[in-house]
Amino acid sequence: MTTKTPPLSETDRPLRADARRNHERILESARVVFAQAGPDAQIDDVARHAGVGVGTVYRHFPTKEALLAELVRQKFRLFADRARDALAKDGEPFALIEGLIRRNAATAASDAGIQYALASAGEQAWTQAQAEQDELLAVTAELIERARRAGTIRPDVEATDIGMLMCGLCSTMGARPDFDWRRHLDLVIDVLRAG
Amino acid sequence: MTTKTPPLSETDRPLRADARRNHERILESARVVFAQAGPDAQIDDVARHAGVGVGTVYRHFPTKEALLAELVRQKFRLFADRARDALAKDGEPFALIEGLIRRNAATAASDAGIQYALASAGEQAWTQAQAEQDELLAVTAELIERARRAGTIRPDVEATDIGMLMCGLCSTMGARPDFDWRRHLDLVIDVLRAG
DNA sequence: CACTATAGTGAACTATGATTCCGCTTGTCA
DNA sequence: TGACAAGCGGAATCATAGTTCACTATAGTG
Repeated sequence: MTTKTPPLSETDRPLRADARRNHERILESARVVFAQAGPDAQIDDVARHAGVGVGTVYRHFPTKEALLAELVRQKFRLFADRARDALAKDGEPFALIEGLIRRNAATAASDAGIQYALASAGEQAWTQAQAEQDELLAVTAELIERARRAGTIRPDVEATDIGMLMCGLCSTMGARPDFDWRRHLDLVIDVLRAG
Repeated sequence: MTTKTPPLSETDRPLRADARRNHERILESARVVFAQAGPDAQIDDVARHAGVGVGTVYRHFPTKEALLAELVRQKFRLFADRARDALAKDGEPFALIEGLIRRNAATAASDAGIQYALASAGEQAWTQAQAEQDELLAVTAELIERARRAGTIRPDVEATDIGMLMCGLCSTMGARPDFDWRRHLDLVIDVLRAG
């Protein structure tokens, strides 16, 4: 979760130092608070956790949903970074994909509450991260292509299939903590494997 | 969705005719309204759709969540009924399971909004349907056992695996209508099949 | 037919939590 | 170091629904 947030675009004036610091801090707190409290997390909680006033949160993110959306964007960026790393490495292509997926699932599990919060937030939070999502899909497609040539992945798998399956896995994590997501993950990986 | 609702338990006095009629009508309206509007659906909407006052809805269901929970209970009962039917039929056991799953998925898709509403409602709605869920799991386990003996199902599949996968499928339907749930379903079925 | 227990009605009440706003503080820059 | 734009704080505001309740209507019964 080290991906840098680009400075508040708009007219793109450089943020004051304290503002930049707070921006980061708020995002980090949002991550923690939403992960822990899920949909019940309130902006006030995020503000308190970050040690700033609510007003400050609102200066940086116009709505709660925007804050959530930024969290999603960051996560997609992280996943895309990891996918690019995998693309750079060499090794058995399917194994790379599997490793990637397992790692991402573990990340998602560690803050399942965010997924849960997202579910309540409505789909706009997702669509606001469209670009990052597409980027991830593009990189994933390359990885798939490579595995397909190696013949180690189920030949008809598309990048969106993986997205869909992971989406199912993650929302289940959030909504039903009683389920064993590792088992679910194993099943997902098996369906992707050739043969 | 023809499963009968048992009369309001408590001291179990027989409901007045109009009350019974309204109970049914409210449930039916709730199904329609939640399916359409998802988490945005309000009790007032349900009441209006059913042609009754809000107070009447509250006479029958103490909270919004209780109403949602009853919807879930009904759905599980329906699925369990179907599973029992499948158990009674004879034919290739895995094919029976596949048919069942496909049918249930189609049902779920037809009111994906309910799944979505549920996601926002919190997990209590699920735990309130625990009994019905367990019943479904039990019948499913029998179907699986049969398929396992026939060697046509992936040998290590448990009933909860199917529940988990379907849960993932259904929540994805609700949260991401842009995804192709039929494809998702095909993948799920493939992972269950003996490989 | 009364009579009454049961049920229905919907305006009013509340709780919750997001968002605003304005006076105060603090980086930044000359 | 002073000026001031950028940023901050957090009490107050507002909106949205869920829920209640005092009153009215009506099945069911003798």
